[in-house]
Amino acid sequence: MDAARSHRTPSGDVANEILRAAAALLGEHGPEALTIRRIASVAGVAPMSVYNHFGDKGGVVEALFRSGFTALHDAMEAANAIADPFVALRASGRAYRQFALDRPAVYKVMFSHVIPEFTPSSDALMDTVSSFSTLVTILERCQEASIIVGGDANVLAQHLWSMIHGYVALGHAGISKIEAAEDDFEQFLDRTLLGFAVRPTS
Amino acid sequence: MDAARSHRTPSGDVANEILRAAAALLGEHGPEALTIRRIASVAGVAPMSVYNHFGDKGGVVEALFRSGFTALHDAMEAANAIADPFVALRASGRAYRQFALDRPAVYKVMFSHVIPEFTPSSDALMDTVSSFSTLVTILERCQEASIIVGGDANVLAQHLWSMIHGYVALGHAGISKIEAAEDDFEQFLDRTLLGFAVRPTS
DNA sequence: CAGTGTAGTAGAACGGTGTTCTAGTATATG
DNA sequence: CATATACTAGAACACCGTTCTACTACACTG
Repeated sequence: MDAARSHRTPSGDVANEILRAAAALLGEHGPEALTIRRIASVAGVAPMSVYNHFGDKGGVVEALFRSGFTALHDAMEAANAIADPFVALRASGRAYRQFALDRPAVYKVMFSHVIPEFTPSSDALMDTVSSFSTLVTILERCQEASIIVGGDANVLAQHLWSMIHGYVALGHAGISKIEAAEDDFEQFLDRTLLGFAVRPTS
Repeated sequence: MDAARSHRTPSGDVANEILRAAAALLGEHGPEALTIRRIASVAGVAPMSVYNHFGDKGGVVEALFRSGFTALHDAMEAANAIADPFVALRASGRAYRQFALDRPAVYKVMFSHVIPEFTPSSDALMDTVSSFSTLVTILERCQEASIIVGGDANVLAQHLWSMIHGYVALGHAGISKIEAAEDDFEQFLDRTLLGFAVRPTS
């Protein structure tokens, strides 16, 4: 057997190995590390396999983008599963931020365009809707419980999302001007909810 | 005279021509357009001149970054010059957003890390402080006028900045889930200020 | 004004990138 | 078992950031 061809990844594993390698590279070394050759090398496959499975580099990035939104949706759904609407609302804010803290690199791919040549497909953009819908649902639950009075839940969700995203994003950009207190995010959350004229149940 | 060397930019103009070209390319074609050869071509200079004047590509990007913060600071100072503190506060929010709308590409370089290989120097990061300080000043004026009661002006500024940035950034990312109403930003501003327990003077 | 130093220019080269293509070979499938 | 499919290696190309060399046009000084 030719030693130069001693390794060959089983067909069923190739795509997953590529994605696993890409996610690891992105998380550990940032977006610049996402080169075809490096992904292939870490995945232990031939560079051409990336094209065979994902079409081009953008296909890999899109898969990461979409998996990020899937995970974010799951986190929001877990918050929504909490019985008390107010607690669910706060939990959604925390879950959102926690996601961004746990996976900053993916978060930036999802929201901050850190891979400038990547443009999500319309299919991928559909994926972004699900986490948003969950937030709308949570806000509707708060409205039904009279925790929040009035307003279009979609508008409320967009505003709330903006606020939390802003907090997270500035933190990521290293443009915090002050040393954040231990409970700064909770204070921030208090302030945002105050802006929704929220009346807590507890 | 050798026709191939018929053009030579006067020494005093080279850096400015490079910066002008870079800003135009960034604004019109996005961060991927910022290549040394393309900048040089648009500027009408030799690629080596970019290195002579800016050290490397990052030097060009840093100059754009810093000029962005200078302009943002100017916009915030104009808002701060308004006599009524509450009006000044609202105006600062509008000015911030208007800046981002007018110059989205520069804004993204400043806040969204859209050029992944670029890391601002510590000098450049000092530039980011001035606009923030102006916002702190505006909030302190509101406190002095009892429009806002209590709280550390620095923390308030960080939170407010986060909120407005979030609104702007999600808009840039094209992740708005809803059709924004004509006055959506004003409503958003109302909501953020409500979160600061703001009592308007007018 | 002439001479010298400086800076702008053109071009080449190198390692790296994304992508496309070709040909060989090991699995996967029927 | 035979054939089709998919994985692999390698080459090539245009483009990128960067570095280097040599030439030439200004800019400055005496």
